[in-house]
Amino acid sequence: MAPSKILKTLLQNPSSISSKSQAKQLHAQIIKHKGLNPYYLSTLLSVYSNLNFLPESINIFNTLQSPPILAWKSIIRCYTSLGFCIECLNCFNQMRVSGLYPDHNVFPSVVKSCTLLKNLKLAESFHACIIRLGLDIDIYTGNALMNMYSKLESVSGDFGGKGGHSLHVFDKMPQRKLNFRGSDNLSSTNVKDNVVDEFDKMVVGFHPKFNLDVMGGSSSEYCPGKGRGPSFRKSGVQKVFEIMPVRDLVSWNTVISGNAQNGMFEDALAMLRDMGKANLKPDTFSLSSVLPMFAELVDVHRGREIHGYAIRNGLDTDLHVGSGLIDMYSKCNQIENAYRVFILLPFHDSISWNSIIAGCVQNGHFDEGLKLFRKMVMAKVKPGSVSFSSIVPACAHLTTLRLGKQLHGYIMRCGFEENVLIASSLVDMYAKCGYIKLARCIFNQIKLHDTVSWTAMIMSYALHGHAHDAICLFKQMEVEGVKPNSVAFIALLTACSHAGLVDESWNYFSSMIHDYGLSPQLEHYAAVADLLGRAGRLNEAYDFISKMSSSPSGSVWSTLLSACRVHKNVDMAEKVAAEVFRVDPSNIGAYVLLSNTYCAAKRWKEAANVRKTMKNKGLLKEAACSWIEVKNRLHGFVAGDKSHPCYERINKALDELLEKMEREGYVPDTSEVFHDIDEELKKSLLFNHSERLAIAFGIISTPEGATICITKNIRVCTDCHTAIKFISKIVKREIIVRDNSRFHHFKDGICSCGDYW
DNA sequence: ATAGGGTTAG
Repeated sequence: MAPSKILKTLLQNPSSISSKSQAKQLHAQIIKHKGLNPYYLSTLLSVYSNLNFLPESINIFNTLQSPPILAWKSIIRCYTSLGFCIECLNCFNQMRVSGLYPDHNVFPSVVKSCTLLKNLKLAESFHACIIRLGLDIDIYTGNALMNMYSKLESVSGDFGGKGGHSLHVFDKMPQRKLNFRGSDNLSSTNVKDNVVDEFDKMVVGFHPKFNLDVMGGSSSEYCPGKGRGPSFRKSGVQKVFEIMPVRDLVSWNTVISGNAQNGMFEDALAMLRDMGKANLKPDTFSLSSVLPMFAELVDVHRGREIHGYAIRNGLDTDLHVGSGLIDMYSKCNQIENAYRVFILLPFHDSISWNSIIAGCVQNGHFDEGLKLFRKMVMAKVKPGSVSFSSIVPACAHLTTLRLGKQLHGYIMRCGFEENVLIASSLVDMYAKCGYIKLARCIFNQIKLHDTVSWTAMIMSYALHGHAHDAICLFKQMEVEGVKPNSVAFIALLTACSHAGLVDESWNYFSSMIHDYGLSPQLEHYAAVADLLGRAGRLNEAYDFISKMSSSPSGSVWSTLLSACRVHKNVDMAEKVAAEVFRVDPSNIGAYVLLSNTYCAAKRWKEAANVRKTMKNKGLLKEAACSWIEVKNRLHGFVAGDKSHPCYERINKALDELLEKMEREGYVPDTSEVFHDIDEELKKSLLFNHSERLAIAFGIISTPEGATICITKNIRVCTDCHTAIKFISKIVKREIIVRDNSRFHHFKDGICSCGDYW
């Protein structure tokens, strides 16, 4: 074929060009054979812009003396699809300046730019313009408009009324003088003003398509006041949908997704069902729009129905549907099914990786989450901000500072430090690993705090017993106008509880209900009951729990049971234990607490009976263990554990410590050792507690600095609490222990939480 | 022109 013929064929079918090099060849051929012919060049421009090659597109555009409409449309589309919204709108203005009228190809891009800019008012003005031009019957434009309303109307919370009526806005548009010159560096407000100006020109009615018939019938529905009953309250989405003469799959999907994202779940489902009536079949878009609803509703039953439909129609291997399914199963606590979906996907993109990683972490499979995170990195899928905010909590739960720090470094290298979600998870991670000061540093670097980041920091202080700091921070949050949610109150009440601030706790509890209209959850009751219990006000605590609006769970009663043990009140303990077993007959912790309370009162027989009941029921307490990180290695211990390679040295160190401690006045408190055995043996049992082994190892293997020991399934006992105070004084260093409820900072013989309680 | 993943919780 002759070059000119090839050129002709290509130009007649521009979409056949799919690569940059092909486009460049075409470019060369055009210049060679056609020179700077604007018709051929704008066709080439449309090729470049469809491939999203912006610099090339702009280059050609700048060579055109008076660009034809095709050139304008192409460049406007390209700007929008690359996210250059202001540039898109400026370009629209300049096109109007040049005297050209927008057609149905231009508005989808322009409307999308408004959507990305979250500028509802501007978009409404465009809608008005679209109606005036009679372009609201165009399916692409209509779909873009519906998408815009579904994303923006819910943000302003304005359905119908003043925001949702394009003609209302349109009629009120100010009459301004035209001013389009120098519009290259417009801020978004200027763009808006100029576009509004632009419409004024159109309203005047020069356009050949300006037609009163189009204005009649269909658009009268938009007029406020003239609205007939319910139509007045319709959302912009619904109104556009009803007016569109032809609706395709995209139109339906847009409305379904809009409904789903705006919490109108039943409407979304009704539309999914009604698609058949319009001879349309749900596709991957429809399914991935509805799956998040079942995740939120924790409705695995209906979620599975969607999965079944996907499988029958071969849509289950689609990445969007797959990620939706993974998330749905994860949120329904079916991580195994989520994982099955994940491995059946033909390949994985960053979102499907993130879905399964977040799923693991949210279901408590922290190691698995970390493993998958590594696999994702090995698979050369770059972790994004979502990956990090999903995986950092795994380090927080595992209290593995080493991994947490590695991730923090990775986060900094990726430039995600500014992300509030990630920063909040880092605050939490450092605090849970014992580094409250580092947590505060991260918190201070956050530019704009939200409820979650405030709460993470408040909870950090609460965890470390710094009640004053926690309360100050809470007040500061209120001053800065960030509204506390119920989690923030859990953090605040926890802080009060750890500092014994009974009255403050009461005040905040009632303030939460009366000033903030939040209804108390089990956790709020638990925090207040815990405080009353620790303060020895056991009867008040009992009444408080009994009068709860929702029925108390086993864990709420358990906090009180634990207080009974501390205050050695057997009668109350029996009463409370009965309540626990009524709602939760296999609550292992409650059996142990009850037995320990009997021991403390030296009622060995009853204690043994409780142990026997546990044994008969097949309930086994998980072994308590402690671990300590030394030179980036974890060392774990269980009570009396001799397997550690340094056991001999540890034991020797403990013996030496005990000697010095007794010289300083330490008297072992053996009341919580449940066996009815020899006192000497009790002492040695006490001294083999896992946290002491860990602490001793930390002391002998590092020359200085804080020794941080983390425990699991332990609440540091009365004797340990006393013992560690002595140890901290003798070795002259800070010792930090985290048990099941909080951090204890020991220094110079003093614990930050005060005496044991 | 339409779709999927994230932070704080005794």
